[in-house]
Amino acid sequence: MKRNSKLIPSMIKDQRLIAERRRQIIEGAVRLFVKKGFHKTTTREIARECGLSIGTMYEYIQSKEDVLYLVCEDIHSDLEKRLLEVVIESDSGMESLRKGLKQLFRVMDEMRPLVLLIYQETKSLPNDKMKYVLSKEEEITGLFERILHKGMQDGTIGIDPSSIKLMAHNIMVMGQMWTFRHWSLGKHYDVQEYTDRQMALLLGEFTNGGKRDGNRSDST
Amino acid sequence: MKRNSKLIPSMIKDQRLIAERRRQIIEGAVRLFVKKGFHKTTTREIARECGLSIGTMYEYIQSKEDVLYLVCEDIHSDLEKRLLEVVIESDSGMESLRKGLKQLFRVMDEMRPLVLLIYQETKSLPNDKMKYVLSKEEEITGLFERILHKGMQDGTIGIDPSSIKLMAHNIMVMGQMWTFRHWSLGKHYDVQEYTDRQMALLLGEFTNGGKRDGNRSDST
Amino acid sequence: MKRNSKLIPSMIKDQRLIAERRRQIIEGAVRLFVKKGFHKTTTREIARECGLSIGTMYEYIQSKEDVLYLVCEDIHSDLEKRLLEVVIESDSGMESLRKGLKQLFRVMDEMRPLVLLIYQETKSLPNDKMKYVLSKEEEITGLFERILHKGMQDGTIGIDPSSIKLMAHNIMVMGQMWTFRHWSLGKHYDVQEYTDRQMALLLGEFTNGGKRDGNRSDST
Amino acid sequence: MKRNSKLIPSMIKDQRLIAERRRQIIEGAVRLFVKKGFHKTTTREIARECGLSIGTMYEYIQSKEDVLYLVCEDIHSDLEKRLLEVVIESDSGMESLRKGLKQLFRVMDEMRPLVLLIYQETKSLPNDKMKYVLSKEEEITGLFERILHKGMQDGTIGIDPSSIKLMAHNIMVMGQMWTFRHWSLGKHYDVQEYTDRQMALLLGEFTNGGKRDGNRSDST
DNA sequence: CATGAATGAGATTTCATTCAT
DNA sequence: TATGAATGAAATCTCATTCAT
Repeated sequence: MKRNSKLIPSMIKDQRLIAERRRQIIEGAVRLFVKKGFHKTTTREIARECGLSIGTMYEYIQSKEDVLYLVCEDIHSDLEKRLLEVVIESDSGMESLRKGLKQLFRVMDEMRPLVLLIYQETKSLPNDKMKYVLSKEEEITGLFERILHKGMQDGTIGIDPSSIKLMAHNIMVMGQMWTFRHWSLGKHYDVQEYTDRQMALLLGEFTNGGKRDGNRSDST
Repeated sequence: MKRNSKLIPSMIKDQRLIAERRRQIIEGAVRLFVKKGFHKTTTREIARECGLSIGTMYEYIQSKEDVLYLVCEDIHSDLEKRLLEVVIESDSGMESLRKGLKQLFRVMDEMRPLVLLIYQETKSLPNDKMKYVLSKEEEITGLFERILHKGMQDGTIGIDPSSIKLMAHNIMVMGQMWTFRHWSLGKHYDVQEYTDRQMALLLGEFTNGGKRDGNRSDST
Repeated sequence: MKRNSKLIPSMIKDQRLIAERRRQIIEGAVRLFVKKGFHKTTTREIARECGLSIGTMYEYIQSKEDVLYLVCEDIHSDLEKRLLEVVIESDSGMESLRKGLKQLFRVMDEMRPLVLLIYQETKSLPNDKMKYVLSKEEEITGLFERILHKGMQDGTIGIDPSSIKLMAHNIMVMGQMWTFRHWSLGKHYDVQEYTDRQMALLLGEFTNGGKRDGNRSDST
Repeated sequence: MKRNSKLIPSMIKDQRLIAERRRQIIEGAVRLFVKKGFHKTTTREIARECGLSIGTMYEYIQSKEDVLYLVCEDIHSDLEKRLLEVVIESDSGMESLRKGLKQLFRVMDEMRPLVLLIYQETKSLPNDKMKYVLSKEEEITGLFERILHKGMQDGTIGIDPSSIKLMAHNIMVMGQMWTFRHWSLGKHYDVQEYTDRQMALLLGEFTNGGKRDGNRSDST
């Protein structure tokens, strides 16, 4: 789980200390990144905010971009952990989906500024780090893929197998859009309404069919 | 239409010249922003790319952020124009929606890098400019709101009035996600498939009801 | 001759200005490098010393190492120019050698701190630049090779062809050692004595033979 | 012999330990200095290379420059020791010179990177340490002075007493130039050739006279 | 109107050295 | 004695913006 200790080298030997200090760094940096964005935050500000000297901070990272990576990685991990919490093996596909969606919207709301952050700043990562973060994103999407697949197999969710990937993405995006469109959505809906409506839309789709051909659009 | 000539002051009197030079600036800047992002592009590079001296460029803008604003504004305008093209007064709501969606996905695909750009860099605008750009975004969303509303009234689209705003957002986001999730979606679907499936999903919703209460989720 | 304008790119277009400012930079930097050495001189000090702002200075160079390169290149050019001054086509080999040596020792003495500088700091250049400077050094050595060769052919200098290269190096080193061993030599000899004695040594060698085998050492 | 234990204070009492640890330090540092130069080597790297912690290393030195001093001092000592090995009291001056020169060129070749190192980095020493190192250098030069003097007295070497100092320097420099001009000399001569030719040059001078006036150059 | 040289505040990063454990 | 985490001064370099020509 703490594979990142390998991905970002440190001058420090004590692994426990690395974890502790990096936590400080993440927490300080998140506050600033949320407030001012990655580019407008200076390394000195980060150091001050997390209570380390600039020199000490650089013992635990190699570059400012590393801080962004740590932050993104941490938020993604948290997200994933909280989604996994509600998925129970013994549930049917539909039950899992229902719980997963509810949790998704709840988490997205609770972590709104954080999710918005990774949403906006992932692109500022250096290429290799960005790939890793995107793969994490895909992994979380994969969670919903598996739920949909289970539902398809146990007959509780009506969906064409070739649509599973897309629907998983749709679900994730519906979760995220609460963060990145909140400037507008927030004026008209609260979380509860937003959750109810989006769940109705998605679950409706899955109970009405999903394999129906009659409605297929001719978008030629 | 060229309201921006007011928003961004220029040292130059000749309005025609302003329009011409700003077009140059936009075109040069877009190429660079798409390739390297806003922050990693320098004003010098922009000037070189658009064939102006740095001094001349600054006669037509006031800051680097102005360039970003011009670019965002231009892309949004283009987007809006192309969407408006297919909306005909005499069409029914459903017909408009169908055409609008098709066009939305087509345009999003054709302008993929550009839409991705505004998507990622709007947040780098200074507050007042960002508000203006977001209002433009809302305006475009409003287009779909009007279509849905028309369909609701002429009975061709089944939707609860309180869901119109949300569904319009959903539509816009489904369009945009083709750009910002293309790194993953592009591996599994081409535009055609993507368009077909997303239209089926949306149109299905609108033909099946939208006012249905039985399916309402209890996300308490 | 000003090929270096290509080797070190500048942000400035006006070639005359580049030459002028780089001269300022060279002159300021030389003073500081001679006094404190390359590593202990900061870029800000160089800028101040040559009367430019740090920003302006960096318009004419790309890195601190570029300054060192400019300095080395300039000193070498000067050295070469002053040696070439005294070499006249119509002179015999021996006459050229005599004049060349006298000039070599005079120049080495006059440029003592500068020659010491390139002597000590060339190794701090990045690899490609260092190669260029060393090739310049070889070029100057080549001047003495040509003189020796001419003397060999016109019979005024007795030397084995296979020794020409080595003797040219010996000559150059005897010139340079006046700079890098001056801390000791200077306590016992003045330039005049130094010149006389070293010339006697070298010219003696060339008049006594150079092809002699009887004295060959058996260093096995 | 271990006079340096006085020049460089240590926190440690046990003299044997000091000697042992400093040997480690010297050996590690030499490898790095030869490869990367003094300035580009960090104290941390030195500590790692010699198997000490940075803290421990600093118990045996006071500054990074101390390490350079230890290294220079060690190389000079080695050099001197190996030259002294071949000088036998009972030999004539000329015999000593011959053996001394042969050994000089052999040692310079074998210790080439090390000699080059002291050659290039001595100037980076703080003033007092540099003086000490230079005095060591002068001491070694003195060895050849003594040999020349002996030869002059026993009639085996023809040399003017006022030239002895200079010739000793010439000898040393001819030895060193094999290291600092090897980038060029090495392309044309191997050690054997180099040794033979330089010895012929020097010994020729000493057998032909050295007191001759006829060849004296008029470098006025 | 056009040009591009000049500016300097400010950003990131390094690294010799110390000192509590 | 040994360790290695902590420190922060200082170094290099960038780049948006201005303004004299």
